[in-house]
Amino acid sequence: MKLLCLDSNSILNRAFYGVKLLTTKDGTYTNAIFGFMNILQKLLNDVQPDAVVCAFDLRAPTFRHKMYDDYKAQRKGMPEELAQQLPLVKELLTDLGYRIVTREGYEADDILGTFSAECEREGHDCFIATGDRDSLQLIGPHTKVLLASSKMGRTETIVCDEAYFEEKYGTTPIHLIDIKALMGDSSDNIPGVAGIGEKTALKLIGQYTDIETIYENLDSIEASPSIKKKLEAGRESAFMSKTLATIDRNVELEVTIEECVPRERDEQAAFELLSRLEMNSLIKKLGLTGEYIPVDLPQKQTEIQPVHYVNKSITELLESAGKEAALSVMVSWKQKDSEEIESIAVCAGEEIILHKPEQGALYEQELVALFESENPKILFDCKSVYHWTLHRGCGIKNLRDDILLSAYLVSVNSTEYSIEKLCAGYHTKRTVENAAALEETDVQLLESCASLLPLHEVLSEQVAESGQEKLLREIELPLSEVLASMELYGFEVDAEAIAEYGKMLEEKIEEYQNLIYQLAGESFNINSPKQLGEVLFEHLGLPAKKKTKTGYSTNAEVLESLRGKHEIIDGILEYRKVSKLKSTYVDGLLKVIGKDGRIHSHFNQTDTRTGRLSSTEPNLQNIPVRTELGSRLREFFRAKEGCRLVDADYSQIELRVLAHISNDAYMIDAFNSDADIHTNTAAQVFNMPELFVTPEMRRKAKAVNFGIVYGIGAFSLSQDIGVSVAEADKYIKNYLDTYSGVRQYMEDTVNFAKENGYVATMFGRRRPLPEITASNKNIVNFGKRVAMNTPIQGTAADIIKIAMIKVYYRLQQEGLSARLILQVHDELIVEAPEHEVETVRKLLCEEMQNAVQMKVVLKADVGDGKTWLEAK
DNA sequence: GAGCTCACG
DNA sequence: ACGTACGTGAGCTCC
Repeated sequence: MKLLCLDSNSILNRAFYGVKLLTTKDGTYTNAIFGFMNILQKLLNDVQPDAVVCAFDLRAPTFRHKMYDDYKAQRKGMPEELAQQLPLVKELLTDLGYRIVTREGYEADDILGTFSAECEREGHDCFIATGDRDSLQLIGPHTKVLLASSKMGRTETIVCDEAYFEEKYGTTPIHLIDIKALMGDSSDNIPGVAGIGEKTALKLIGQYTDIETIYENLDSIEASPSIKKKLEAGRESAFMSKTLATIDRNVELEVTIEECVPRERDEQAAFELLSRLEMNSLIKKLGLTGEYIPVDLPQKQTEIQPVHYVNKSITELLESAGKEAALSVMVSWKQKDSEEIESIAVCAGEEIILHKPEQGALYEQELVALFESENPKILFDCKSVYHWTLHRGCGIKNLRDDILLSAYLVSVNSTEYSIEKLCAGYHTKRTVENAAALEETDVQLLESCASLLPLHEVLSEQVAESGQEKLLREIELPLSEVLASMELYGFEVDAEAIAEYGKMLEEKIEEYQNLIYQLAGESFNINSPKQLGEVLFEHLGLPAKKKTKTGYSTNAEVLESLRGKHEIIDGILEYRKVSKLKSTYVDGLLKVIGKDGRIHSHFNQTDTRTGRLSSTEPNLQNIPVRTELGSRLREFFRAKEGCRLVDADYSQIELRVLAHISNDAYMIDAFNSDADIHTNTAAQVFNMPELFVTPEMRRKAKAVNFGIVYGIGAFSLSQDIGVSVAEADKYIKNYLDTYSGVRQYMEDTVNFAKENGYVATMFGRRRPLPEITASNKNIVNFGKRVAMNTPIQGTAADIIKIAMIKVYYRLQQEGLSARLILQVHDELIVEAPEHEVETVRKLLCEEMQNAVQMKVVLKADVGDGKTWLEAK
């Protein structure tokens, strides 16, 4: 008999992190279910089992686990998106006839261990499927472990049997627990013996088989005195680690192997569930048939009262509602980005109205009066409304909440914020009565509008609870108006000059293309990494350095290392540079120039995980600057007739933020005495007076500073600056020894993230970090780097947002016609009439430097010019 | 639509 | 032993 045992939690976890977040229309997450079923299908196919055990963890404070409460606490935090899918997977498995096995207080691997022990006794074949190497200890004559690994993006399973284990670890599977007892396992929080790594652990266990033997004969074993010393010091930890690592194989189970032979599946139930989960491909794959159930099943009725659609004008509604009543307003636009209103819904109290400008009846005056009324207002995407109001010289009075912005602050890890999904997630959908005669799209607009109020109630509470109320009211809401204004004004460009520059690039492209074809002895599509790889590494026989999932890597780093090996390499690098400039920038920018000769980029306020803005259509935040040829593009971004551009950028804002939040006395002092931070760092890292720091040393120190902000590792730093890993490691150690406050901060913030599941910026902006408790070490490491980086990057983002708001209002108050037109993370650009330039330079600098008070001074460098290139 | 590459802070 | 720095957006190829 063949038994397939699933470590369901482990596989589900792997599936969750391996498949991007998917949801159904109503917002149910399905990615882990999807991934899980794919893996299950493959396993069933490969193993062809007679019986299947789907084991799940089921924790409860029983004796065994009370001992390890601290150790378990860290693994509890399963992200909500995954937790929701757990019961659905169980339901699906049951419908498909499989047996779910759990036992209170035990984890899935204990159940698997018990079944495998039974198989060993009875002589059945046992296949254990898991993503966790821990289970390798269960391997035996009749037990194999199928290790699911995600290599190259696909899920592959490695079959691990005794021979495999022997080869890999040099001992028998049961002694995996002894190896772990010594080396520990950070992903499982098993401490092991301090100072003993894998090499030593394998050697010792290979020789003495288990830790009992080692400790009984500690004096006589073959090992250096330092290792013996470490072993002695870690005796207690070793035995505790062994207990922690040992899977229980004697769990009392109420299920026999025979009972795990799949029952006949419940076709209709499985069909219904899968169609509800919108997994039609899986229905097909499983060959399920059933009857479609009507979509509108009786919905769970909440206490939210419906609103009534009434036929009133806006003026009438405002009057009957009174000045105190909260209004929710929802606008739909004729086209995306146009500021022509298609229809508008306004809800006050129990009443809701709908207006369409084209059906008459709506006067602009009436709308202006609506937005400027005293009533508190709740909107969704107020930036788009600001486009309309700013264009007409008015604003939005008493803007209480923007559901889009609130949703972003509360769940910054989402990728999309639609009213439908938010309502589904919070059960805040509000229906509209008397609207049956209206068109479907109008009803939807009304329902969205009606739902803004209950959404506001839920979200404002969450915003407040998470300490982000001030962030919302004082930064994000006012910033929306600033961004709308920036988008409205746009940035003038010289279209003809860009086109001419494009022609020049075109010539170069052709030149390089011919050269490349000639050197290659064939023509091919240079833009295709696949074809390029074949030419370079197969036809020309150059050494391939790296591989990607799909073939040879041909990126700039690889090509750079091949320079000198073949003339074609220089040609390709040049070709790539020039064609990037042509297609992305010249062609890309020409496509989006408005009728007014200006480029109106979109500044997205809810796109990034850190609180930064993003810029699209076009992206004005990545216009070239690092190369001479590329930076010439900035000549074509210019001030309009009679104006100049004033450009100011923060000097080292992220490092200054780091100095502040880490409270590192040394770094604070360096900034406050106006030191050159990279030279200062170089002096520390290389341990010599600043006077002797060479430009090369400063360059390396600069890379260290950057690396620190990103949550550095020695390997990456060594790659970046071209030194050995040991050398890079030494730089980092020196750095952290000098800036000891920074080391403390890095530890503190990671611990904070582990305990709380999120990190926050100085202004309270939060980023949840489910990664920090993942079982995959790479994911955990990623989480740690994010924990270190996000407070820094995010605080810097908060600061420049504050500066933008201050600059915007100062320009207004002082009656200047200069306008803020662009932000590039640490840089602001204002277009100012010539006679205002001096005033604006001063104002910009002042507001940026005084945006917030910190333990270090903020510094902004300012310049002006006719073009962007000149101003910077 | 995913994957690769490369532009920016 | 394994993979390897944070945050973005856009164009191109190829399935």
